[in-house]
Amino acid sequence: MPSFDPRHTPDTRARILDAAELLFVEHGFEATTLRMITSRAKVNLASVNYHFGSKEALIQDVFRRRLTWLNEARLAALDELEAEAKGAPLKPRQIIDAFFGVPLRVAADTEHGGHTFMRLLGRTYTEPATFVRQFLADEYAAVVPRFKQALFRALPDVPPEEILWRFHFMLGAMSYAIAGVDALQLVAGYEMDEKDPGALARRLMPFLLGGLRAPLAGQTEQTAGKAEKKTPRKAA
Amino acid sequence: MPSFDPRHTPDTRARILDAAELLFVEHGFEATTLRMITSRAKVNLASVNYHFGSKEALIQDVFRRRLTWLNEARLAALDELEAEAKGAPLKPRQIIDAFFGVPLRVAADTEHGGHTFMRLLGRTYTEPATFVRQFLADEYAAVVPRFKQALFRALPDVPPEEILWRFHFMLGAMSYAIAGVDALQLVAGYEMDEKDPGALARRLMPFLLGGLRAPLAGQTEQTAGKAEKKTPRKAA
DNA sequence: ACTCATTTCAAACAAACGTTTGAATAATAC
DNA sequence: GTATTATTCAAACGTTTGTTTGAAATGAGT
Repeated sequence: MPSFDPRHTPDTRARILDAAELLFVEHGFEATTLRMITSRAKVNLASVNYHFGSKEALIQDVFRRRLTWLNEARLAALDELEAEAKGAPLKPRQIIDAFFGVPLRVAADTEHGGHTFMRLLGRTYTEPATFVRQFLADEYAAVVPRFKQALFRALPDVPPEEILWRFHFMLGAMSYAIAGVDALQLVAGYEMDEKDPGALARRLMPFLLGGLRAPLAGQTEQTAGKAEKKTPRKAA
Repeated sequence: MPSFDPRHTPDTRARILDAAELLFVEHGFEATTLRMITSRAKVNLASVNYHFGSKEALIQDVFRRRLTWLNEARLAALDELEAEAKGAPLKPRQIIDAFFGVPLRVAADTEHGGHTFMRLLGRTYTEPATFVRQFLADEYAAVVPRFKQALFRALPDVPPEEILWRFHFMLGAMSYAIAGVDALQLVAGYEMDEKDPGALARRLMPFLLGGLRAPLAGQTEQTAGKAEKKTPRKAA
């Protein structure tokens, strides 16, 4: 029986986690084999099953190691804001900063592997594997409702349903922002060298706030439905 | 030798493509086996290699079948807008509607499998498999530069680099919007039944435009050089 | 020193993967 | 009709996958 107290295991466990995290980003879960992981971590093949039990459990531990801390930091940031506000509703900008600012700062931390992990996390919202989705749902169950409530209070005139959708859109933008340069290259056509890690947050945050506070569809003008006359498909 | 003229093959080829598309959405590329595909399509296992040559080629054909038409529709919409404008710069919302409106309408088409494919496509921007990325890059090489240029002309005061990033963010938001309900459930905590397929576009479009036209970071911070200030913004 | 639990290691495991084969069948042309 | 080509099919191919095994090495306690 392996000891689950990290003090008892030297660095084999951490070496595996680090190597797995890196390879998952590069190749995805399924395409990353245990042999790739163990050879990169310079440990024996069997040690993965010895320390984690299975590949599936390893994947969950890779996430748990970072995600738990991340969500705690998010909640702490929100707690502090709400304490300062003394019962008054927060500003949207504060809420967004608490939720998205934390992972963005983690992503900017290229030293401790935070950047690597965030690219992995961004991809995972759309990961179809059920055990990953279930795990993510459990992990977010504690943090998302708090932010939902804060946003509802901050934007009392916007229908709650609409807020949830826009929160969803913001998650997508952040996901791409962090998954980042590789996918952007697909669009930009050339590699953007971003040396300043904080620049990403300064780019993304205004975008998120602009989207969140945009006028609703019925409010100003029609948004879709005019542009197609010659599209072969039926008009919506 | 297989015939590449679709008239010569009955429906085996199409059956495989349909089944593959559906299973790729559900389980991803790697987790979807040829045996799953062929058993769902009710064809023999060997027919995939017979008709497509390899699993990799099948994946590319699944994309090509839809993506070629999609990008042609995007370019056609842009062509029409530019013809109407007679040389004048387009409005941002026209450009956004041409690029994002087409896939949104395809996604709303649940009858012909468009919805299924769009969920697949959204995930694929962040797909790490190199042959998928290369294929996507080739497929977008014809359409993205046109839209880039149009946006540069429409927003002359915004640094081009910033436009590209925001375009990237918009892609992320759209990706999540379409991948949609499953991932949203993760956030909302409950299933949102969306009967009206056009509602998604009415939700997403204002968000995208709000993000695109948001004031730059120089407004509150001073670190990044403030390069623009003259365009009247509808901040809220 | 010995003991005992923990961890490493090389080797093998069954299962599943994409792919190939060669014969059987269907379709088309002459 | 026969000849020819295109497609289907069951079976097997060689690899690779995650996992298991049992013995060797390591470390701590007494």
